[in-house]
Amino acid sequence: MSNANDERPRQRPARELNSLLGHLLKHAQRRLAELTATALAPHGVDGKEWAVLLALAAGDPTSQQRIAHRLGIDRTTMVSLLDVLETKGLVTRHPHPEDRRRNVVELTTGGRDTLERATEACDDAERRFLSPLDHRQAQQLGDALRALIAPERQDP
Amino acid sequence: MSNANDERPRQRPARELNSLLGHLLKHAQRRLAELTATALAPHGVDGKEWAVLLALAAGDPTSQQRIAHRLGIDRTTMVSLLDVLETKGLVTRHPHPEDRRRNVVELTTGGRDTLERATEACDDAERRFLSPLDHRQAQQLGDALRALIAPERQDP
DNA sequence: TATTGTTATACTCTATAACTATA
DNA sequence: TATAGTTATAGAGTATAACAATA
Repeated sequence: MSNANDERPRQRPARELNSLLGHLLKHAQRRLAELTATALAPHGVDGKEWAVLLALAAGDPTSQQRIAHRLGIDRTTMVSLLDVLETKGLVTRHPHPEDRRRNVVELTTGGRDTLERATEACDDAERRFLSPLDHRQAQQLGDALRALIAPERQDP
Repeated sequence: MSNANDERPRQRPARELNSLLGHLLKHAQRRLAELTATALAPHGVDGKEWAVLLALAAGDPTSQQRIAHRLGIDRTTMVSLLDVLETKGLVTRHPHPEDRRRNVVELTTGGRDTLERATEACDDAERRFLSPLDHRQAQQLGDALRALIAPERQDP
């Protein structure tokens, strides 16, 4: 066997930056974000605004703060996001009848329209992004990512 | 077949934000970045600095600009990055003997030491990050991400 | 006193433009 | 003139702190 351990790979220069998982995740995320941004642009919203519309459509209208928390963004950021969406006529804000500190945020008809079209555009971008993979691989990718981020849900 | 298209899913509120690929990628990337940052902290470097050290160890020492380009960052950002690394005594800058505009950037002994320890810490963080997956799933994840990123390499 | 929305402020990160020294 | 490094500056994005209204 002639001691193969004597010369260990002490130089180890061949560690390719391109193969590091962090690098792969970052660039994959960035690429999808670019495709999505391009797809959304014609509909007059960006990715974050679209996410807010989506969150509004998904849940019952509660307070700005809950929406912000659901999206993992600061409440002060939510204020300016909603300012923009309100200016664009996509959402409305009304004081909550039972607790006038809170704002009930709702989609307007235009907001619902924009959401539907923007969502289709995003779906399309996602499909193009995933086109190098077959259906089964894409499924496995989603499963793997879900498993990987599951642990962090326990902390907060 | 009884026209299943008549009542299309027009409400469609159940679209879960948490299942969107962009969301999954973003949070997976963020989680690994956090784990890596924590793992690197005791060694006195952050993720970007470590990436620079890695790039320096991997390639022959050319110019700052080539390293910057390889890492996909701006050359002005590279200047301040190297300033910090030089202050920490991890790299040295010398004018290139044949072209004195260029800087030859090299790892010091301490830089090589730090790189080795930091890389082990990163490997460990990556292992912990991937622990919800078995070996085959982790392999497939890497393969899928590489396939997804491949298209963008053709543009530049 | 605690909470919601808001505003003003500061901070981080990064890119742009301009300058120097070399070629 | 073109390029490598540097510097100063500006911009986007986001978080922190303070304030008013309400509970």
